[in-house]
Amino acid sequence: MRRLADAMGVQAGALYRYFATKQDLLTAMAERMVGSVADAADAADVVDVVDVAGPTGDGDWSARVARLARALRTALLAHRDGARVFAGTHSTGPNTLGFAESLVGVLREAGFGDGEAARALYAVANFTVGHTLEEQAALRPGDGGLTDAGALYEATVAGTYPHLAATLPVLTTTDFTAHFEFGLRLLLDGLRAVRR
Amino acid sequence: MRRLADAMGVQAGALYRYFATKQDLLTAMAERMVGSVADAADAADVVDVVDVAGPTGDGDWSARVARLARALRTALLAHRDGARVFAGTHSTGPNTLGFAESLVGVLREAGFGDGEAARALYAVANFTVGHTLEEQAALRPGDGGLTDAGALYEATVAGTYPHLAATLPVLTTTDFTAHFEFGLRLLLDGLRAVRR
DNA sequence: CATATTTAGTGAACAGCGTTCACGTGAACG
DNA sequence: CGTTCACGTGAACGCTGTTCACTAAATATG
Repeated sequence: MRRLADAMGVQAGALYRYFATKQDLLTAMAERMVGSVADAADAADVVDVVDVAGPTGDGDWSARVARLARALRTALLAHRDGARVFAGTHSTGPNTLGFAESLVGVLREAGFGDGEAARALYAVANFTVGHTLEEQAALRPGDGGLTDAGALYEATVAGTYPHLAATLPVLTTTDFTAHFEFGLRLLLDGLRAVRR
Repeated sequence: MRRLADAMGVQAGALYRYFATKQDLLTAMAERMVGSVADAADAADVVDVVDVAGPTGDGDWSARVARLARALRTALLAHRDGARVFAGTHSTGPNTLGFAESLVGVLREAGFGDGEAARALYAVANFTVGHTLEEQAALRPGDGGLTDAGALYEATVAGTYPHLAATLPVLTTTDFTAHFEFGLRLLLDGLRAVRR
């Protein structure tokens, strides 16, 4: 709080005229972070990512859900500790609600039931936030960046973990986008199976 | 730290003979929390939960993965702020690694490739932690318990969110187990599709 | 125009936090 | 017997979020 106040050329106590508590400030920050995420349902991807939906024919609802999830991750990644801030708050502002409305809307209009759509929202959001939390924690400086992979390596060779040893190259990859896309694909393929 | 020291009939500074930092203490707590989670791959569920795998024939690998995920969630739920503690640390102890080894092992032995198994581990773990984080945040006292649902309701009727309004009963359900099982099912169904 | 009132901010303080450190104390050991 | 060492004390350090009496400028009011 004092740091922020300094940056604004003001004293810490003055901030409390605008936010009753630090939590409220963080909630407002979270709400602002996801500002334009809801618009990602339509609007083609900047890069036309590999079509996670597989052979089309699902009315491309899965591509729209994928875009929403990617936009959320991107928004969180764009700010230091974005995922931690977002996960630690419960905004009910128009941006957060707009994102939810968007995702649920896409699914309902694709023929999913209300329960399925609502639960799919939670599944996608929780996975995305959980993933990005890990991603930003792994990339945090001070830990070293490769300290994490190094510690995992040492621990793996110390104990007897044959399967981890075999998959260690993949586990220590820094290509988090690939991990994210894999999980997202699982969820979307699972959703496809639900509708069948 | 002082509170813990008091509970041990000791002064705060004494704790630093055992843990160099509070983070280290939390990491040890996280490691301890997931103590017996790895054993959940085998060992039938206490209650034989609905077979999330659908018609069997996958060599029941999906049931084993489901058990691991459920055991992780249960372990986190068993402690106050369990998910937050677990998410904020990066243990490389035998319990955490044992869980990973178990899950990756089940998948590799079921015929999945190394990359798929590793990424599936991340997907399942991140979803589970993300979900439980939300679940424990929603159940935290002080917020009221129904304050969350209440705020969501008010915000929904205030703005214009037709899809959220329609799914509001499901969104505000306190049956988090159902939400968790739905997401888990999506992931497992998605994994089934990968192998095909 | 003069007066009342709201707004914006100050600066000092409070209680609590994680952490450090010089210093005792009693048991174990050669 | 003297040394070492594990264990713990108690006071302090710097930092945190938050409060509060008070001031000064801006705005509204008769």
